Amino acid sequence: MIIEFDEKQPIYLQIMDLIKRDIVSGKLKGGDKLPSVREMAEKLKVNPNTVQRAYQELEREKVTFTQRGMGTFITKDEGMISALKKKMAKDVLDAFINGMRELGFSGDEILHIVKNYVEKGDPDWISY
Amino acid sequence: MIIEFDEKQPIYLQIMDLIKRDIVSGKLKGGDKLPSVREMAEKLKVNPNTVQRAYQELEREKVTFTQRGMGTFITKDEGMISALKKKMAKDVLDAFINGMRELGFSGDEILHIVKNYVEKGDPDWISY
Amino acid sequence: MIIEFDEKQPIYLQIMDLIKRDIVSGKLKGGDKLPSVREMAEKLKVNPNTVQRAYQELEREKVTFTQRGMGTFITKDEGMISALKKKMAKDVLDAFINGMRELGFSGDEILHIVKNYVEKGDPDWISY
Amino acid sequence: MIIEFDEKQPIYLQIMDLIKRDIVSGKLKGGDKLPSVREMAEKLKVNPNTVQRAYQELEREKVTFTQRGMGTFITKDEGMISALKKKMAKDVLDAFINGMRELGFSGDEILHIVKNYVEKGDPDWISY
DNA sequence: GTGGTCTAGACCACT
DNA sequence: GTGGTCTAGACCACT
Repeated sequence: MIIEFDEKQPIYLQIMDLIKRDIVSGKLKGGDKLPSVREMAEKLKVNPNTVQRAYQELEREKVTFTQRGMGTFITKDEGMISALKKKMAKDVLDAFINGMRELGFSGDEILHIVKNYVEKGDPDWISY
Repeated sequence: MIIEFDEKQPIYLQIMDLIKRDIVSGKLKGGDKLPSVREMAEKLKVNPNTVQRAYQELEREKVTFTQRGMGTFITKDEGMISALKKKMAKDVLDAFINGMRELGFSGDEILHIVKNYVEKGDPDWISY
Repeated sequence: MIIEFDEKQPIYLQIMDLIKRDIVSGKLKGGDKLPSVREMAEKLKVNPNTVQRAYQELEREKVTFTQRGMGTFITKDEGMISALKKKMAKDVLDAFINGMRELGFSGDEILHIVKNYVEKGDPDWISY
Repeated sequence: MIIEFDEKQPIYLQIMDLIKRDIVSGKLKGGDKLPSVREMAEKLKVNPNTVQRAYQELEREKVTFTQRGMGTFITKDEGMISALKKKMAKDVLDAFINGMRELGFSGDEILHIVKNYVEKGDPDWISY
C-alpha cells in the first residue's frame, strides 16, 4: 500500500479520511483493531506523532475508541458508521451537483445524465 | 477576482481550465474577446509568459483563435464548445460515480439518491 | 507569574484550566487576545507545542477563536462564558458535597456549616 | 480494594489519610482493630515498612494505640475522633469556599447555591 | 509576528 | 507492545 499525500491538506486529516473510507466501504468493521500508531506510521512513512494525531481526532469524533495498552478500535456503534457514510456521500454528492451546475446543467439534465450513465453506461449528452 | 492556484499543477493549465469553465458555463461566448495577455497576467498576478502559454495551448486545442493585432477570441465553433462541455462534465460525472462506488453504493442507489436530491432537495439516505 | 504544573494531569489541560479560570473570574474578557503561543510558552517555561495544543483544544471547545496571522482570542459569546462558569462551579461544588458526605455529613449539616461559615466566618461544628 | 497512590505525597501519609477517612466516616469505630502491618502491606501492595511508619505516626497523633502482642486499635477517645472529623471537614470546606471565590462567587451566592443543591438537588445558577 | 503542521526522539502508564 | 504527552526545532501560510 503506497499512499501519496496531498500537499494541500494536513497529513493527519488525510489519514483520518483513509480510515473513514475503509470503514464506510466495509473494509474495516465495527470492533476491528487499527494498526498500532507505530505500525501505521511505518506503513505510511510518516512520523508516529502524525498518526497519533489522526487516531486521536478519530476518537474524538467517536469513530474509534481506544483501550489503554490494547490499541485503537473501530466503533461498534452502527449508527455512527452509517452517519459517517451519509456524511461522506453527501460531500461527494454536493461536489458533483455543484460541479455540474457550474457547467450549466439543470437538475433535470443532471438526473437524465446519471440515469443513462447508470442504466446504459452512457451519459447520453445529446442535446446539451 | 481572486484565484488560488494549486501547486500540484502548472499554472498555465489552471488558467486554461478557468477559461474553459467560463466558456462552458456561458460566461464567455463564441467570438468573445479574451483580455490581453498583459491584462490577464496583471489580474491573476502571474507572469505574462504563463498567460501567453495558456493562450497558445488553448489555440492549439482550437478553443480560441487569434487575429493579429486584434487579440484572442473564443471559437465560434459551437460543436467545439459543446464537446468541451461534455468532456468536462464527463470528468465530474466519473469522479462522482467512482466516489459513490468507493463508499459502497450501487448504481441503483446512486440514481435513487440523485433523483431525490434533484427533485426534493433531499438525498433520502434511508436504508443505506 | 510562576506556575507549578501538577504531574498527575497533562500540562496542556492545566494550561486550558488556567485560561478558563481567568475567563470565569473576569481577568480575561470576551474578545481579549491571549498571549501568542510563543510568548505563553516562554512565560510558562513549556514547549510551544504544548501551548499550541492547549490553544487548539480551547478553540475546539469554542472558548476561544483564532484569526490567522492575528492571534487567539477569547470568545465573545457570553452564553459560552457563563456556561463555562457554571460547569467549573459545578465541579467544585460536587467535589465539596461528595467530600463532606464521605466524612459522614448530611445535607442539612453541610448547609448549616456553609451558612455559619459564610455568615459568621465560623463553620460552627457543634454537635457533629 | 484498589488504591492509587499519589506520587506527590509520601505513601505513608496517604495510608494515614485512608485510615483517618474510614474512622471519620464511621467505617472504623473506636476500639476497632486495624489489620496487621503485614496484612495491610499485602492488601495495599506496599512495603511493610511503609505501613509500619503510617501506624507509628497515627499512634503519635493519638489516633490509634497499640497493645503489645494484640495489634493496633482505633482510639476510643471520641473527642479525638470528632476533632479529626472537624479538621478534615475544614480542609474540604476551605477548598470549596476558595474555589468558588476564585470563580467570582460571593458568600451569599455560595450559600444560595449550596442551599438549592442540598434542598432541591439543583444548584440554581440563575443570574450568575 | 501569528497560528498550524510535521519530524525526531524521549519517557510515561497500562496490558 | 499499546496509546499519551512532551521537548526541540523546522517550515508553512497568512497578516
